[in-house]
Amino acid sequence: VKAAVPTSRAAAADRTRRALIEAATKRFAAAGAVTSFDAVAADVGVTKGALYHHFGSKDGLVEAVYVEAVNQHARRVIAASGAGDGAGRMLAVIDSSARLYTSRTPFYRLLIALHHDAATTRPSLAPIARRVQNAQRDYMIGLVRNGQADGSIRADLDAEALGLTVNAALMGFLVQQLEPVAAQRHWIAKFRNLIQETIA
Amino acid sequence: VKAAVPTSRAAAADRTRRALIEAATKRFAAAGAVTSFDAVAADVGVTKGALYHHFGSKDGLVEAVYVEAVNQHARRVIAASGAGDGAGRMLAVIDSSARLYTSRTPFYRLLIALHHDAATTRPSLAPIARRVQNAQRDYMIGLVRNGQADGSIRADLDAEALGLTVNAALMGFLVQQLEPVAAQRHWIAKFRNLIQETIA
Amino acid sequence: VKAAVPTSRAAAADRTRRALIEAATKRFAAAGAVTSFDAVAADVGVTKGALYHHFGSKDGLVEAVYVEAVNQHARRVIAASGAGDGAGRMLAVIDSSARLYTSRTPFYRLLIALHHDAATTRPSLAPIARRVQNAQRDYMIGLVRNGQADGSIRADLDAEALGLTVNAALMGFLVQQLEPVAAQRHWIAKFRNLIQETIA
Amino acid sequence: VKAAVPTSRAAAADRTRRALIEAATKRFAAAGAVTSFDAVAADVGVTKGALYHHFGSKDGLVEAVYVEAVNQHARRVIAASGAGDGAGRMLAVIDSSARLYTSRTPFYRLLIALHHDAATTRPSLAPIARRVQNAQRDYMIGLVRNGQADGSIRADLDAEALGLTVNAALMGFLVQQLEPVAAQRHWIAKFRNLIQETIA
DNA sequence: ACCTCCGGGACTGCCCGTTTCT
DNA sequence: AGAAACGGGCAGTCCCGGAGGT
Repeated sequence: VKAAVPTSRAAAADRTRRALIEAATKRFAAAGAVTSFDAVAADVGVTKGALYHHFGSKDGLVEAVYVEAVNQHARRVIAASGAGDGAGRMLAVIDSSARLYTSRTPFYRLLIALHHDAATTRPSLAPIARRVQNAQRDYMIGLVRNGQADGSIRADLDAEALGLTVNAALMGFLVQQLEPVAAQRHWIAKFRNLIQETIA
Repeated sequence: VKAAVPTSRAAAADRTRRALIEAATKRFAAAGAVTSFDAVAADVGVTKGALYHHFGSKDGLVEAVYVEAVNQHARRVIAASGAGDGAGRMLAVIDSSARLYTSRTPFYRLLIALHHDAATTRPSLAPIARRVQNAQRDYMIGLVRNGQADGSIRADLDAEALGLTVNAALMGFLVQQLEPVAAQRHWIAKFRNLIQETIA
Repeated sequence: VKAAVPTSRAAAADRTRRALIEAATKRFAAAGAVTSFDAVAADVGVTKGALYHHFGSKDGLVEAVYVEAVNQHARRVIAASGAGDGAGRMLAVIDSSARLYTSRTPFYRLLIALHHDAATTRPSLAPIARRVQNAQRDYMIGLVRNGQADGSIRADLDAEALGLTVNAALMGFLVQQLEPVAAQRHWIAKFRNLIQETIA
Repeated sequence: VKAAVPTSRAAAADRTRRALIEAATKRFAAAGAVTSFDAVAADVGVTKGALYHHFGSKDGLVEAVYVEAVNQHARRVIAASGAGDGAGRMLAVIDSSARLYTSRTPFYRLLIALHHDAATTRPSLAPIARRVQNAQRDYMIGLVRNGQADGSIRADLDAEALGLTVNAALMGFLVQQLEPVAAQRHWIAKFRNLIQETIA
């Protein structure tokens, strides 16, 4: 009964906050976290006051951006590997990574930048970076174990070794963003085939 | 015949130049290329004028640092994989990478930073970054081909696929610098075993 | 008749107002009127809006703080010099000033800051500052006149000259807050003796 | 023989530095040390870079300004009280202070601001403030001692007490800058007479 | 009526990469 | 190669308003 107007003002603030993160994400992806505070605000059409109000400091904004980015990436990976046997799900992760990385959406530079920033200029990001690294690795190893349980992956392989190798290789391909899309795609396809043969 | 005293004049300048690159390398490795010009100069005991004199601009210094860094890394890799059959040389690369990456020498952050900077704030680095990526990949593929030629690597494997996979995985491990040294070392060892079994 | 419960409504607001002045007094005494608006509000546990609601602007708050401070100081001085002959009351003012100034209560910095601010950044304070200066001087001169009337102060002294000299010297000691307490106390004691001999 | 041209390079820098201090002195005297960095630079016709180059930080500039101000004031006082017997020199200090304080040159607000800032927002000034306080007091006490030695000041007075009282009273008059010039001058004249009678 | 939330502008100090003169 | 100065930019912070809860 009292549901029509909840749009009030708290929701507007949330829209602002969301828009700021989105704008900052684009800027960061394109130019790294050296992007200026006001540029982000200007993109959304507000002033620095809003940014400062919502995130407290530049570090706060950077953190929010990275947290949102890794969450979004995690959702995509999980969605892409939701169904099928273990082998199929692992290959699906590789395939979707190939598509996403080669889409040249600047978004994916963020995933590298996070680790780099955490190690150099913004130590406060270290916990976030470590958490996402561990989550990705464990997820991949889990897929291998599932595959061995359902028989789609050879049982004599070392699950941990295979999982972290696939994970590391994907990160390596992610770093090699400067090559033409075709080349990058070609490599990941080759990699995929090698893995497919290895686990069969 | 061309030996006497002329060493003084221009050689002092060369020592300064070398010292500047070294100091800049340390700074960049620790904090990324956002390091200030004067900080580098102060480390060496000269003023900004000297930097400007030798490198023309900040970009010039950054380029010089990265070129020197990739050359140095290349020399190390080649030295570590100089002798033996193809399989042995490839495994030697993996082993030496494990040692170097886990030495926590900040130097190795440079190798990641190069690709990141080239893709974002310093497009002038792109040719350098691309060149080193290609060189590393080709070197690894070459080792695989050698191994297949001398019989130390199974001939039915796709040489290109194996080479670029190993190369990508190593880059992926390089990115994961935030984990404890022991963990990182453990992973690379697992990876090494997996490769060793695969190529046998 | 006017007692029951209405205490709640408006009295809470008055408590807030009082608490804000008190908090602002502490902050101003410690760091001058450059103290931030929110810091004061945060000390009390409210937000800037409350300050704006009660005082209209920063100037309003500053004025309220200074008015309260000078009133409080006046009450103390009058209380300390309430009884006795003229000479005794004047010496009592000196003694109580010695105690208060050397208590290192930051409160007493406010009395200097008022004159400084009034002369520089906040002209609106000038009437307040002038009023308190005149009141202090006149009070001291009045004490001398009383002393001459009751025979405790030599009648041949120029009452105005003596009063304003004592007053000025006390302000001078107030300014010299940086010295160790012992030194400051020693000086005022010497000053007191000199006055005592002079008026006898 | 080689002395004609040294005006060129380094002297221009010194002129700039001097001009910056002068401009800052005016601004500080008028509005306290909250004056903006660029405003000072703009007054001289240079940019903030020059200020930063010469003083390193705002604190550096503030310090330089105060040091220069107290030195200048000391020179004036010493010059005004250079000749005559002890009593004459002390009265000359009072007279010259009367002239200077009532000249309404904003310069003299600096002398109060120094002590205030040192006690609140700029602790780094404390040593300077303490030093100048001690120097003034000791100078005045020294004049009294000289006067007693040459017979121009009654020998039975406590030299220390008289010196620090006169010194404190002068500071007190300095604080009371808000009153009309005529009143301030009248007070100091009364004070001067009282002292003159006391020491005779 | 009292107060909170959200945001607006406007500065300020600091710093940085560069150029010019010597 | 150093000393001096330039000019642009950035993060942080501050004092205020106005819309809206309670």
